[in-house]
Amino acid sequence: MLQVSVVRENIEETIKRLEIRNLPGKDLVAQIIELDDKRKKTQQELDAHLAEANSISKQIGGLFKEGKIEEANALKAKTSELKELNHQGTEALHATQEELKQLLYTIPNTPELSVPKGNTEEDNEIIFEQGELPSMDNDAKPHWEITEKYDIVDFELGVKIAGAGFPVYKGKGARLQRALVNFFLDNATAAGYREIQPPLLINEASGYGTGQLPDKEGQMYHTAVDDLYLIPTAEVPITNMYRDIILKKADFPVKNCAYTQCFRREAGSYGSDVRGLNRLHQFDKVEIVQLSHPDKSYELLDEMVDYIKTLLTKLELPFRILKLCGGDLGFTAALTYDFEVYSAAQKKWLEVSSVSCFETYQANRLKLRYKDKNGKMQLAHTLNGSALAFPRIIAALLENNQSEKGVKLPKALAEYTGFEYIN
RNA sequence: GGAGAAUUGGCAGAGUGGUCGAAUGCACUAGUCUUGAAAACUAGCGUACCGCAAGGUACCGAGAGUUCGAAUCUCUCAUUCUCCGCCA
Repeated sequence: MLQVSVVRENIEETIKRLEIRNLPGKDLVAQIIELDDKRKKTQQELDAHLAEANSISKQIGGLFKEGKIEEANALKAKTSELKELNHQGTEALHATQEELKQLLYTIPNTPELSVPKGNTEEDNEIIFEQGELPSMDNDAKPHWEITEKYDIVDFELGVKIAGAGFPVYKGKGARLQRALVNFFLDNATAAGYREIQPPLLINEASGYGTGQLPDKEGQMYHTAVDDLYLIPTAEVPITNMYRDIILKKADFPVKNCAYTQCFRREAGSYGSDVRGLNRLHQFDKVEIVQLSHPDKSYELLDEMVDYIKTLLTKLELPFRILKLCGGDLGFTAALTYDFEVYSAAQKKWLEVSSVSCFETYQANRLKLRYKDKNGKMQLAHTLNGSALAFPRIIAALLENNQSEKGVKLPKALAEYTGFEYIN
Protein backbone atom coordinates (compact mmCIF):
# COMPACT_ATOMS: atom_id res chain seq x y z
CA MET A 1 0.00 0.00 0.00
CA LEU A 2 0.97 3.63 -0.33
CA GLN A 3 3.26 5.07 2.30
CA VAL A 4 1.65 7.95 4.11
CA SER A 5 4.99 9.69 4.58
CA VAL A 6 5.68 9.53 0.84
CA VAL A 7 2.20 10.80 0.03
CA ARG A 8 2.68 13.73 2.41
CA GLU A 9 6.02 14.65 0.92
CA ASN A 10 4.83 14.33 -2.69
CA ILE A 11 1.27 15.55 -2.66
CA GLU A 12 1.14 16.96 -6.18
CA GLU A 13 2.87 13.97 -7.71
CA THR A 14 0.65 11.49 -5.91
CA ILE A 15 -2.46 13.29 -7.13
CA LYS A 16 -1.11 13.34 -10.67
CA ARG A 17 -0.22 9.67 -10.58
CA LEU A 18 -3.59 8.60 -9.15
CA GLU A 19 -5.30 10.58 -11.88
CA ILE A 20 -3.55 8.42 -14.48
CA ARG A 21 -5.84 5.69 -13.17
CA ASN A 22 -8.80 8.01 -13.53
CA LEU A 23 -9.09 8.18 -9.76
CA PRO A 24 -9.98 11.35 -7.85
CA GLY A 25 -6.41 11.91 -6.66
CA LYS A 26 -7.10 15.14 -4.85
CA ASP A 27 -9.89 13.65 -2.76
CA LEU A 28 -7.96 10.52 -1.92
CA VAL A 29 -4.85 12.40 -0.86
CA ALA A 30 -6.96 14.76 1.23
CA GLN A 31 -8.61 11.79 2.93
CA ILE A 32 -5.27 10.20 3.69
CA ILE A 33 -3.82 13.35 5.15
CA GLU A 34 -6.93 14.13 7.16
CA LEU A 35 -6.94 10.67 8.70
CA ASP A 36 -3.23 10.75 9.36
CA ASP A 37 -3.57 14.13 11.06
CA LYS A 38 -6.25 12.62 13.25
CA ARG A 39 -3.93 9.70 13.99
CA LYS A 40 -1.10 12.04 14.99
CA LYS A 41 -3.33 14.08 17.24
CA THR A 42 -4.72 10.96 18.92
CA GLN A 43 -1.26 9.57 19.41
CA GLN A 44 0.12 12.77 20.87
CA GLU A 45 -2.65 12.92 23.45
CA LEU A 46 -2.22 9.30 24.36
CA ASP A 47 1.56 9.60 24.62
CA ALA A 48 1.22 12.51 27.00
CA HIS A 49 -1.11 10.54 29.27
CA LEU A 50 1.08 7.47 29.14
CA ALA A 51 4.13 9.53 29.99
CA GLU A 52 2.37 10.91 33.04
CA ALA A 53 1.24 7.45 34.16
CA ASN A 54 4.74 6.06 33.70
CA SER A 55 6.21 8.87 35.73
CA ILE A 56 3.75 8.31 38.61
CA SER A 57 4.44 4.59 38.58
CA LYS A 58 8.13 5.27 38.93
CA GLN A 59 7.48 7.58 41.85
CA ILE A 60 5.36 4.93 43.55
CA GLY A 61 8.09 2.39 43.06
CA GLY A 62 10.60 4.76 44.63
CA LEU A 63 8.35 5.52 47.60
CA PHE A 64 7.78 1.83 48.32
CA LYS A 65 11.50 1.28 48.34
CA GLU A 66 11.97 4.07 50.85
CA GLY A 67 9.18 2.57 52.94
CA LYS A 68 6.87 5.54 52.51
CA ILE A 69 3.81 3.35 52.14
CA GLU A 70 1.23 5.99 52.88
CA GLU A 71 2.55 8.46 50.34
CA ALA A 72 2.67 5.71 47.78
CA ASN A 73 -0.91 4.74 48.40
CA ALA A 74 -1.95 8.35 48.12
CA LEU A 75 -0.37 8.53 44.69
CA LYS A 76 -2.07 5.31 43.66
CA ALA A 77 -5.43 6.89 44.23
CA LYS A 78 -4.58 9.52 41.66
CA THR A 79 -4.02 7.04 38.88
CA SER A 80 -7.46 5.63 38.31
CA GLU A 81 -8.55 8.56 36.18
CA LEU A 82 -5.38 8.35 34.11
CA LYS A 83 -5.89 4.65 33.64
CA GLU A 84 -9.28 5.23 32.13
CA LEU A 85 -7.87 7.96 29.86
CA ASN A 86 -5.13 5.64 28.68
CA HIS A 87 -7.60 2.89 27.96
CA GLN A 88 -9.80 5.19 25.92
CA GLY A 89 -6.81 6.75 24.21
CA THR A 90 -5.42 3.39 23.16
CA GLU A 91 -8.74 2.36 21.73
CA ALA A 92 -9.10 5.65 19.89
CA LEU A 93 -5.61 5.28 18.43
CA HIS A 94 -6.25 1.73 17.31
CA ALA A 95 -9.54 2.73 15.73
CA THR A 96 -7.93 5.59 13.84
CA GLN A 97 -5.03 3.45 12.68
CA GLU A 98 -7.45 0.81 11.50
CA GLU A 99 -9.50 3.41 9.66
CA LEU A 100 -6.38 4.69 7.91
CA LYS A 101 -5.30 1.17 7.02
CA GLN A 102 -8.69 0.32 5.58
CA LEU A 103 -8.58 3.46 3.45
CA LEU A 104 -5.09 2.61 2.20
CA TYR A 105 -6.18 -0.92 1.33
CA THR A 106 -8.74 0.50 -1.08
CA ILE A 107 -6.23 2.73 -2.89
CA PRO A 108 -4.25 1.06 -5.69
CA ASN A 109 -0.63 1.77 -6.52
CA THR A 110 0.23 5.06 -8.17
CA PRO A 111 1.17 4.52 -11.83
CA GLU A 112 4.62 5.47 -12.97
CA LEU A 113 4.49 8.87 -14.65
CA SER A 114 5.03 7.55 -18.17
CA VAL A 115 1.97 5.28 -17.96
CA PRO A 116 -0.56 6.42 -20.57
CA LYS A 117 -3.84 7.69 -19.22
CA GLY A 118 -6.71 5.64 -20.52
CA ASN A 119 -9.79 3.69 -19.63
CA THR A 120 -9.76 0.29 -21.31
CA GLU A 121 -7.45 -2.09 -23.07
CA GLU A 122 -8.12 -0.07 -26.23
CA ASP A 123 -5.90 2.61 -24.73
CA ASN A 124 -2.91 0.36 -24.13
CA GLU A 125 0.17 1.34 -26.11
CA ILE A 126 1.71 -1.18 -28.49
CA ILE A 127 5.43 -0.65 -28.01
CA PHE A 128 6.93 -3.64 -29.80
CA GLU A 129 5.97 -6.26 -32.35
CA GLN A 130 7.87 -9.24 -33.66
CA GLY A 131 7.14 -11.98 -36.16
CA GLU A 132 4.81 -12.20 -39.12
CA LEU A 133 1.22 -13.08 -38.51
CA PRO A 134 0.66 -16.48 -40.11
CA SER A 135 -1.95 -16.47 -42.84
CA MET A 136 -4.12 -19.52 -42.43
CA ASP A 137 -6.61 -21.21 -44.68
CA ASN A 138 -10.20 -20.67 -43.79
CA ASP A 139 -10.46 -24.25 -42.65
CA ALA A 140 -7.72 -23.71 -40.06
CA LYS A 141 -8.88 -25.23 -36.80
CA PRO A 142 -9.06 -23.45 -33.46
CA HIS A 143 -6.95 -25.17 -30.83
CA TRP A 144 -9.89 -26.82 -29.07
CA GLU A 145 -10.54 -28.79 -32.24
CA ILE A 146 -6.88 -29.70 -32.62
CA THR A 147 -6.65 -30.94 -29.05
CA GLU A 148 -9.67 -33.11 -29.67
CA LYS A 149 -8.36 -34.40 -33.00
CA TYR A 150 -5.09 -35.60 -31.47
CA ASP A 151 -6.64 -36.38 -28.07
CA ILE A 152 -4.10 -34.32 -26.13
CA VAL A 153 -6.32 -32.13 -23.97
CA ASP A 154 -9.68 -33.36 -22.73
CA PHE A 155 -12.02 -30.66 -21.53
CA GLU A 156 -15.02 -32.94 -21.08
CA LEU A 157 -13.11 -35.27 -18.85
CA GLY A 158 -12.03 -32.32 -16.69
CA VAL A 159 -15.66 -31.30 -16.32
CA LYS A 160 -16.48 -34.77 -15.09
CA ILE A 161 -13.70 -34.83 -12.53
CA ALA A 162 -13.70 -31.22 -11.35
CA GLY A 163 -15.68 -28.79 -13.49
CA ALA A 164 -15.32 -26.45 -16.43
CA GLY A 165 -11.90 -24.86 -16.65
CA PHE A 166 -10.00 -27.88 -15.34
CA PRO A 167 -8.73 -29.66 -18.46
CA VAL A 168 -7.06 -33.05 -18.47
CA TYR A 169 -3.82 -33.18 -20.47
CA LYS A 170 -3.19 -36.54 -22.07
CA GLY A 171 -0.35 -38.25 -23.91
CA LYS A 172 1.61 -35.77 -26.01
CA GLY A 173 -0.40 -32.96 -24.43
CA ALA A 174 0.87 -33.89 -20.99
CA ARG A 175 4.40 -34.34 -22.31
CA LEU A 176 4.25 -30.98 -24.02
CA GLN A 177 3.37 -29.40 -20.69
CA ARG A 178 6.21 -31.20 -18.99
CA ALA A 179 8.57 -30.05 -21.73
CA LEU A 180 7.46 -26.46 -21.22
CA VAL A 181 8.19 -26.71 -17.49
CA ASN A 182 11.76 -27.73 -18.20
CA PHE A 183 12.19 -25.36 -21.13
CA PHE A 184 11.09 -22.33 -19.12
CA LEU A 185 12.92 -23.29 -15.93
CA ASP A 186 16.18 -24.07 -17.72
CA ASN A 187 16.05 -20.73 -19.48
CA ALA A 188 15.25 -18.88 -16.25
CA THR A 189 18.09 -20.60 -14.43
CA ALA A 190 20.48 -19.68 -17.24
CA ALA A 191 19.31 -16.08 -16.88
CA GLY A 192 20.29 -16.09 -13.20
CA TYR A 193 17.02 -16.94 -11.48
CA ARG A 194 17.12 -19.38 -8.59
CA GLU A 195 14.55 -22.14 -8.86
CA ILE A 196 12.03 -22.41 -6.02
CA GLN A 197 9.25 -24.85 -5.26
CA PRO A 198 6.85 -23.00 -2.98
CA PRO A 199 3.66 -24.05 -1.23
CA LEU A 200 0.57 -23.85 -3.42
CA LEU A 201 -1.62 -22.81 -0.51
CA ILE A 202 -1.02 -19.58 1.32
CA ASN A 203 -2.28 -17.98 4.51
CA GLU A 204 -4.09 -14.71 4.87
CA ALA A 205 -0.97 -12.71 5.75
CA SER A 206 0.65 -13.74 2.48
CA GLY A 207 -2.46 -12.74 0.56
CA TYR A 208 -2.28 -9.28 2.10
CA GLY A 209 1.48 -9.09 1.58
CA THR A 210 1.33 -9.07 -2.20
CA GLY A 211 -2.03 -7.34 -2.43
CA GLN A 212 -4.38 -10.12 -3.54
CA LEU A 213 -6.23 -9.46 -0.30
CA PRO A 214 -8.44 -7.71 0.31
CA ASP A 215 -8.73 -6.52 -3.29
CA LYS A 216 -9.19 -9.85 -5.06
CA GLU A 217 -10.63 -12.05 -2.37
CA GLY A 218 -13.25 -13.51 -4.71
CA GLN A 219 -10.68 -14.50 -7.31
CA MET A 220 -8.93 -17.01 -5.08
CA TYR A 221 -10.11 -20.43 -4.03
CA HIS A 222 -10.41 -20.53 -0.27
CA THR A 223 -10.25 -23.58 1.97
CA ALA A 224 -12.67 -22.78 4.74
CA VAL A 225 -11.62 -25.32 7.35
CA ASP A 226 -7.96 -24.32 7.40
CA ASP A 227 -8.44 -20.75 6.19
CA LEU A 228 -5.90 -21.05 3.38
CA TYR A 229 -6.03 -19.82 -0.19
CA LEU A 230 -4.90 -21.62 -3.34
CA ILE A 231 -2.32 -19.47 -5.07
CA PRO A 232 -3.46 -17.52 -8.12
CA THR A 233 0.19 -17.11 -9.13
CA ALA A 234 3.62 -18.07 -7.78
CA GLU A 235 4.17 -14.36 -7.19
CA VAL A 236 2.37 -14.73 -3.88
CA PRO A 237 4.49 -17.41 -2.15
CA ILE A 238 7.75 -16.33 -3.79
CA THR A 239 7.44 -12.66 -2.89
CA ASN A 240 6.17 -13.51 0.60
CA MET A 241 9.33 -15.47 1.30
CA TYR A 242 10.74 -12.00 1.93
CA ARG A 243 8.02 -10.70 4.24
CA ASP A 244 9.59 -9.03 7.29
CA ILE A 245 13.07 -9.40 5.83
CA ILE A 246 15.89 -6.90 5.91
CA LEU A 247 18.17 -7.37 2.94
CA LYS A 248 21.76 -6.31 2.66
CA LYS A 249 22.57 -3.97 -0.17
CA ALA A 250 24.86 -6.62 -1.60
CA ASP A 251 21.90 -8.99 -1.90
CA PHE A 252 20.37 -6.97 -4.74
CA PRO A 253 19.07 -7.98 -7.14
CA VAL A 254 17.36 -11.04 -5.68
CA LYS A 255 16.17 -13.24 -8.54
CA ASN A 256 13.87 -16.22 -8.01
CA CYS A 257 11.70 -18.24 -10.33
CA ALA A 258 9.14 -20.96 -9.81
CA TYR A 259 6.99 -23.32 -11.76
CA THR A 260 3.60 -23.76 -10.12
CA GLN A 261 0.05 -24.51 -10.92
CA CYS A 262 -2.17 -21.48 -10.51
CA PHE A 263 -5.79 -21.43 -9.42
CA ARG A 264 -8.26 -18.73 -10.30
CA ARG A 265 -11.98 -18.64 -9.78
CA GLU A 266 -12.46 -16.11 -12.61
CA ALA A 267 -16.07 -15.62 -11.59
CA GLY A 268 -18.35 -14.12 -14.18
CA SER A 269 -16.35 -14.99 -17.28
CA TYR A 270 -18.10 -16.56 -20.24
CA GLY A 271 -18.24 -16.77 -24.03
CA SER A 272 -15.55 -17.33 -26.62
CA ASP A 273 -12.90 -15.68 -24.44
CA VAL A 274 -12.98 -18.69 -22.16
CA ARG A 275 -13.24 -21.34 -24.87
CA GLY A 276 -10.66 -24.13 -24.83
CA LEU A 277 -7.40 -23.11 -23.19
CA ASN A 278 -8.09 -19.39 -23.32
CA ARG A 279 -9.04 -19.05 -19.69
CA LEU A 280 -8.89 -21.76 -17.06
CA HIS A 281 -9.46 -22.23 -13.36
CA GLN A 282 -6.24 -24.21 -13.08
CA PHE A 283 -3.22 -23.59 -15.26
CA ASP A 284 0.55 -23.87 -15.25
CA LYS A 285 2.97 -21.00 -15.19
CA VAL A 286 6.60 -20.21 -14.60
CA GLU A 287 6.99 -16.94 -12.76
CA ILE A 288 10.09 -14.79 -12.37
CA VAL A 289 10.36 -12.51 -9.36
CA GLN A 290 12.95 -9.88 -8.54
CA LEU A 291 13.66 -7.73 -5.52
CA SER A 292 15.45 -4.55 -6.35
CA HIS A 293 17.15 -1.49 -5.00
CA PRO A 294 14.78 1.41 -5.79
CA ASP A 295 17.31 2.99 -8.14
CA LYS A 296 17.53 -0.08 -10.33
CA SER A 297 14.00 -1.43 -10.56
CA TYR A 298 13.06 -0.02 -13.95
CA GLU A 299 16.32 -1.22 -15.43
CA LEU A 300 15.47 -4.67 -14.14
CA LEU A 301 11.97 -4.41 -15.53
CA ASP A 302 13.46 -3.79 -18.99
CA GLU A 303 15.78 -6.73 -18.45
CA MET A 304 12.82 -8.96 -17.66
CA VAL A 305 11.03 -7.77 -20.77
CA ASP A 306 14.11 -8.61 -22.84
CA TYR A 307 14.28 -12.03 -21.26
CA ILE A 308 10.67 -12.83 -22.12
CA LYS A 309 11.30 -11.68 -25.69
CA THR A 310 14.00 -14.33 -26.00
CA LEU A 311 11.57 -17.02 -24.84
CA LEU A 312 8.94 -16.12 -27.40
CA THR A 313 11.59 -15.84 -30.09
CA LYS A 314 12.77 -19.37 -29.32
CA LEU A 315 9.17 -20.55 -29.46
CA GLU A 316 8.87 -18.87 -32.88
CA LEU A 317 5.60 -17.19 -31.99
CA PRO A 318 4.58 -13.78 -33.32
CA PHE A 319 4.03 -11.44 -30.40
CA ARG A 320 3.60 -7.86 -29.36
CA ILE A 321 4.25 -5.94 -26.17
CA LEU A 322 1.75 -3.54 -24.69
CA LYS A 323 2.35 -0.86 -22.14
CA LEU A 324 -0.80 -0.90 -20.06
CA CYS A 325 -2.73 2.31 -19.62
CA GLY A 326 -3.79 3.56 -16.20
CA GLY A 327 -7.28 2.14 -16.49
CA ASP A 328 -6.06 -1.36 -17.34
CA LEU A 329 -3.24 -1.51 -14.81
CA GLY A 330 -3.47 -4.08 -12.02
CA PHE A 331 -4.25 -2.89 -8.50
CA THR A 332 -0.72 -3.20 -7.12
CA ALA A 333 1.35 -2.34 -10.20
CA ALA A 334 3.09 0.93 -11.01
CA LEU A 335 3.99 -0.10 -14.56
CA THR A 336 3.04 -3.21 -16.51
CA TYR A 337 3.97 -4.63 -19.88
CA ASP A 338 1.72 -7.32 -21.31
CA PHE A 339 2.98 -9.82 -23.84
CA GLU A 340 0.46 -11.15 -26.34
CA VAL A 341 1.00 -13.90 -28.87
CA TYR A 342 -1.03 -14.16 -32.04
CA SER A 343 -3.22 -17.20 -32.30
CA ALA A 344 -3.86 -17.64 -35.99
CA ALA A 345 -7.05 -19.66 -36.18
CA GLN A 346 -8.87 -17.63 -33.55
CA LYS A 347 -7.36 -14.52 -35.13
CA LYS A 348 -6.79 -13.23 -31.63
CA TRP A 349 -4.01 -11.81 -29.52
CA LEU A 350 -3.67 -13.86 -26.35
CA GLU A 351 -2.01 -12.53 -23.21
CA VAL A 352 0.77 -14.88 -22.16
CA SER A 353 2.77 -12.70 -19.82
CA SER A 354 2.41 -9.67 -17.64
CA VAL A 355 5.56 -8.05 -16.32
CA SER A 356 5.27 -5.43 -13.61
CA CYS A 357 7.17 -3.16 -11.31
CA PHE A 358 5.40 -2.57 -8.01
CA GLU A 359 7.85 -0.05 -6.63
CA THR A 360 7.34 -0.03 -2.83
CA TYR A 361 3.63 -0.87 -2.90
CA GLN A 362 4.07 -4.54 -2.01
CA ALA A 363 7.26 -3.98 -0.01
CA ASN A 364 5.37 -1.63 2.30
CA ARG A 365 2.86 -4.34 3.11
CA LEU A 366 5.56 -6.98 3.32
CA LYS A 367 7.94 -4.84 5.39
CA LEU A 368 10.60 -5.84 2.90
CA ARG A 369 13.49 -3.48 3.54
CA TYR A 370 17.18 -2.84 3.29
CA LYS A 371 19.57 -0.48 5.04
CA ASP A 372 20.86 2.36 2.92
CA LYS A 373 24.40 3.69 3.21
CA ASN A 374 23.42 5.90 6.13
CA GLY A 375 22.07 2.89 7.96
CA LYS A 376 18.47 3.99 7.45
CA MET A 377 15.76 1.47 6.66
CA GLN A 378 14.30 1.79 3.18
CA LEU A 379 11.66 -0.20 1.36
CA ALA A 380 12.86 -2.32 -1.53
CA HIS A 381 11.10 -2.59 -4.89
CA THR A 382 9.42 -5.77 -6.08
CA LEU A 383 8.95 -6.95 -9.66
CA ASN A 384 7.55 -10.01 -11.30
CA GLY A 385 6.50 -11.45 -14.60
CA SER A 386 5.14 -14.59 -16.17
CA ALA A 387 7.76 -16.49 -18.10
CA LEU A 388 5.45 -17.85 -19.27
CA ALA A 389 1.85 -18.97 -18.78
CA PHE A 390 1.34 -22.29 -20.51
CA PRO A 391 -2.22 -22.65 -21.84
CA ARG A 392 -2.26 -19.79 -24.31
CA ILE A 393 1.27 -20.63 -25.47
CA ILE A 394 -0.03 -24.10 -26.22
CA ALA A 395 -3.08 -22.65 -27.96
CA ALA A 396 -0.92 -20.49 -30.20
CA LEU A 397 1.56 -23.29 -30.91
CA LEU A 398 -1.25 -25.62 -31.94
CA GLU A 399 -3.08 -23.12 -34.10
CA ASN A 400 -0.11 -21.48 -35.80
CA ASN A 401 1.78 -24.66 -36.56
CA GLN A 402 -1.02 -26.93 -37.73
CA SER A 403 -0.66 -28.75 -41.03
CA GLU A 404 -1.79 -31.97 -42.70
CA LYS A 405 1.14 -33.77 -41.10
CA GLY A 406 0.19 -32.62 -37.63
CA VAL A 407 1.37 -29.81 -35.38
CA LYS A 408 5.07 -29.08 -35.85
CA LEU A 409 6.80 -27.93 -32.68
CA PRO A 410 9.52 -25.28 -32.76
CA LYS A 411 13.02 -26.73 -32.63
CA ALA A 412 13.79 -25.37 -29.18
CA LEU A 413 10.80 -27.18 -27.77
CA ALA A 414 11.19 -30.41 -29.74
CA GLU A 415 14.48 -30.86 -27.91
CA TYR A 416 12.48 -31.04 -24.73
CA THR A 417 9.47 -33.06 -25.88
CA GLY A 418 11.47 -35.69 -27.71
CA PHE A 419 9.04 -35.47 -30.63
CA GLU A 420 8.72 -32.94 -33.42
CA TYR A 421 5.10 -33.51 -34.41
CA ILE A 422 1.89 -33.83 -32.52
CA ASN A 423 -0.12 -36.15 -34.72
C1' G B 1 -5.09 -36.29 16.95
C1' G B 2 -2.93 -36.85 22.48
C1' A B 3 0.97 -35.38 26.33
C1' G B 4 5.01 -32.25 27.74
C1' A B 5 8.64 -28.13 26.93
C1' A B 6 9.71 -23.72 24.61
C1' U B 7 9.21 -18.73 21.81
C1' U B 8 13.81 -12.39 24.30
C1' G B 9 17.76 -7.74 19.65
C1' G B 10 21.45 -10.35 13.09
C1' C B 11 22.75 -15.07 15.96
C1' A B 12 23.58 -17.40 20.80
C1' G B 13 21.79 -16.45 25.52
C1' A B 14 20.71 -14.03 30.72
C1' G B 15 16.67 -11.90 32.89
C1' U B 16 10.20 -14.47 37.56
C1' G B 17 6.68 -7.63 39.38
C1' G B 18 9.66 -1.25 39.68
C1' U B 19 16.32 2.55 37.32
C1' C B 20 14.95 -3.55 31.69
C1' G B 21 14.76 -1.36 25.48
C1' A B 22 16.67 -5.29 28.06
C1' A B 23 23.27 -8.32 30.91
C1' U B 24 26.98 -11.07 28.41
C1' G B 25 29.26 -13.41 24.11
C1' C B 26 29.59 -13.68 18.82
C1' A B 27 28.78 -11.04 14.41
C1' C B 28 28.86 -6.12 12.35
C1' U B 29 30.84 -0.68 11.85
C1' A B 30 34.69 2.97 12.91
C1' G B 31 39.36 3.89 15.17
C1' U B 32 44.36 2.58 17.58
C1' C B 33 48.47 -0.68 16.70
C1' U B 34 50.89 -3.13 12.01
C1' U B 35 54.62 -2.72 5.75
C1' G B 36 49.79 -5.46 5.10
C1' A B 37 46.66 -8.94 7.47
C1' A B 38 45.40 -11.48 11.93
C1' A B 39 45.24 -10.82 17.10
C1' A B 40 44.60 -7.30 20.88
C1' C B 41 42.54 -2.76 22.53
C1' U B 42 38.87 1.59 22.28
C1' A B 43 34.17 3.24 20.79
C1' G B 44 29.55 2.45 18.35
C1' C B 45 25.75 -0.92 17.16
C1' G B 46 17.21 -2.73 17.35
C1' U B 47 12.57 -0.97 14.94
C1' A B 48 8.38 2.26 14.43
C1' C B 49 5.69 6.63 15.57
C1' C B 50 5.44 11.87 17.68
C1' G B 51 8.63 16.28 18.25
C1' C B 52 12.57 22.02 15.34
C1' A B 53 15.09 19.97 19.42
C1' A B 54 15.61 18.24 24.28
C1' G B 55 13.02 14.34 24.65
C1' G B 56 8.47 11.24 24.67
C1' U B 57 5.59 6.70 23.38
C1' A B 58 5.19 1.64 21.77
C1' C B 59 7.38 -3.12 20.79
C1' C B 60 10.76 -9.29 24.60
C1' G B 61 5.74 -14.95 19.20
C1' A B 62 0.22 -12.53 18.55
C1' G B 63 -4.10 -10.78 21.17
C1' A B 64 -6.69 -9.84 25.75
C1' G B 65 -6.44 -9.40 31.17
C1' U B 66 -4.51 -8.60 36.52
C1' U B 67 -1.55 -4.40 38.73
C1' C B 68 -0.01 2.26 40.43
C1' G B 69 3.70 -0.58 37.50
C1' A B 70 4.46 -6.71 33.26
C1' A B 71 9.83 -9.58 29.29
C1' U B 72 8.45 -11.48 34.28
C1' C B 73 1.61 -13.26 36.72
C1' U B 74 -3.40 -15.12 34.22
C1' C B 75 -6.29 -16.50 29.75
C1' U B 76 -6.82 -17.38 24.36
C1' C B 77 -4.34 -18.24 19.81
C1' A B 78 -0.02 -19.26 16.60
C1' U B 79 4.60 -21.49 15.83
C1' U B 80 8.81 -24.72 17.13
C1' C B 81 10.92 -29.00 19.65
C1' U B 82 10.41 -33.96 22.26
C1' C B 83 7.40 -38.41 23.08
C1' C B 84 2.95 -41.29 21.47
C1' G B 85 -0.67 -42.24 17.47
C1' C B 86 -1.63 -41.93 12.13
C1' C B 87 0.62 -41.58 7.38
C1' A B 88 2.90 -40.46 1.25
